[in-house]
Amino acid sequence: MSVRVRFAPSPTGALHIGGVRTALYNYLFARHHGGAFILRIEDTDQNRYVPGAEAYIIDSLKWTGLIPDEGLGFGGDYGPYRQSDRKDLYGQYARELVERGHAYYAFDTPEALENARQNAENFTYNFHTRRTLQNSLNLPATEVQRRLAGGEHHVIRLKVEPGEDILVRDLIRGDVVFQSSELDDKVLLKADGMPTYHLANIVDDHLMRITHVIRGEEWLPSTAHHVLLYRGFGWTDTMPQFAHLPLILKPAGNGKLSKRDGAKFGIPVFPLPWKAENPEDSFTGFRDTGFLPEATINFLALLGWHPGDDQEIFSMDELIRAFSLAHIGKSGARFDYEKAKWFNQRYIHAADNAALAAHIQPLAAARGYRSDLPFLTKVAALMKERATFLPDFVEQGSYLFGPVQVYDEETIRKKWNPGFQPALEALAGIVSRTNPYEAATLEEQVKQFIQDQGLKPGEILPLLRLALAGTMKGPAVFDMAVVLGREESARRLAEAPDHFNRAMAETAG
RNA sequence: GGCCCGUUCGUCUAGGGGUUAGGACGCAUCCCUUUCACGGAUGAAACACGGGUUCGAUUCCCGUACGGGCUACCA
Repeated sequence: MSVRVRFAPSPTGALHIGGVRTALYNYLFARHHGGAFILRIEDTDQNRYVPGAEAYIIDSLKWTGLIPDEGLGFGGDYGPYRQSDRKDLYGQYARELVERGHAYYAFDTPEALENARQNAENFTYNFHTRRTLQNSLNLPATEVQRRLAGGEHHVIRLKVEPGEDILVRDLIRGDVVFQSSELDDKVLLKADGMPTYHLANIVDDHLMRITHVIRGEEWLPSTAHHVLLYRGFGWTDTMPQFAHLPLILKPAGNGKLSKRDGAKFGIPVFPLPWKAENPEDSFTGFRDTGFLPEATINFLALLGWHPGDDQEIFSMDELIRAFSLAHIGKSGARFDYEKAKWFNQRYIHAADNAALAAHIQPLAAARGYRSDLPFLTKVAALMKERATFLPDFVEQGSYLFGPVQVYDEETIRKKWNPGFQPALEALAGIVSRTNPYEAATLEEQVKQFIQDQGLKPGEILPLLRLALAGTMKGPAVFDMAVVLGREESARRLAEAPDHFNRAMAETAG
């Protein structure tokens, strides 16, 4: 039987990075085994539905390259892949379970249950308490029929028999045993006719022929109920295998990573930006922060999984080849943003200059900067060794796109002296004259000049850099001068003394 | 509270009855470089605790502590 796995997010808002990792592991598992990766939208809670969330999920998968073989927006033979579009199906199955004696109708109102919770500490709807509640197990059959026919408020609950051990075989955690007496009679079909997660999940996994359920650890406790459902339906022979992933924890403090942690720690916890009417509900993502999708994937892959050796940089193909559920850890993994940055830096360094230029183009254009690819390719080559994020190219390299905005005052104070004015003017002359206009020849000429004048490199080179860039941080000066171009470089050198003098005057005053 | 899962450097992790407990991020120092980075080298840094089992436990078992998840007509 060929492997079929699904990623089944709920469209309740932006998909956070933990969800992306779950999708990634499902994707890698499917690809590794030559199976299918399916996207299913679990929108059974009408109250929590958020418009735009579905599109966000799909866009996120596309950005990260986790393209489903089947699913909402991707076609496939097992649709529809949105649970609200399958609503009628679940009612039938729920009623079938009632007929089979594994579920029952319950007429208790939310208020009545709320009341029961108030009166009894730790109230649960189970084999014990259900005897005193309003359900088809207690009410006379005629009464049940009457209420049903009258369209009275009701749900369908799973009938959990007490006194059984329920074994969950987990591919990551091993065997986990639950006592059925501890389990509650979960609602399967809600009063609005929609299924709960538990029912919809089992029905769809069965109908979609899912072979492996790879999901977050938060689902482990309810897996016992799911096993009971497979039994109730008589589907145990095709029950998927389970693998519960360790959670991603907050960068600091306690608890699992949550949506709010992005703002709290000043880091992205979403793949893409999410804009909501309320600014507090809007988030930045990895993409707009300037992460490359490949770096994001690589980072996420290693958050909870390891290859078994010391390799850390993985292409998607390499991940697919190396991936195995056996190498997924059991304990929660703390979100390490420093490591994420390191991955991005590595990927930017290794990236092709033309490819980087394409990434930089929209950023340059947005600032009104020159944004032709040949030029941006040169900028990429010049700057990529010190970029961590994509916007670094236009932010740290702003002087490559236009006039120097700010000259570093401290360097002016330390290095500038009006006596160097003739030297800078001479440098402008060298820049205008040097042929060919290349870094190596330029360097040779400038150093020759410094030597001929009896100056020290440490006196002149910093001024050269400052004149061209305004800052002491940056790429090799002569390479920079070449990218700036002969005319622009000469102009900056010629005008620099004025800027320096003015800055000196201002600090003095 | 109950149920379930987990616990190796600050972080991600390898390892597994006898190891100098390995790698990576971050940090520190040095080298390279008259910038900032990259790169290279070096260093500090861990088996939660207590009992067993064993010749020997970080590794196996049991407790404790701590952390996490679940406990909805949410997923």
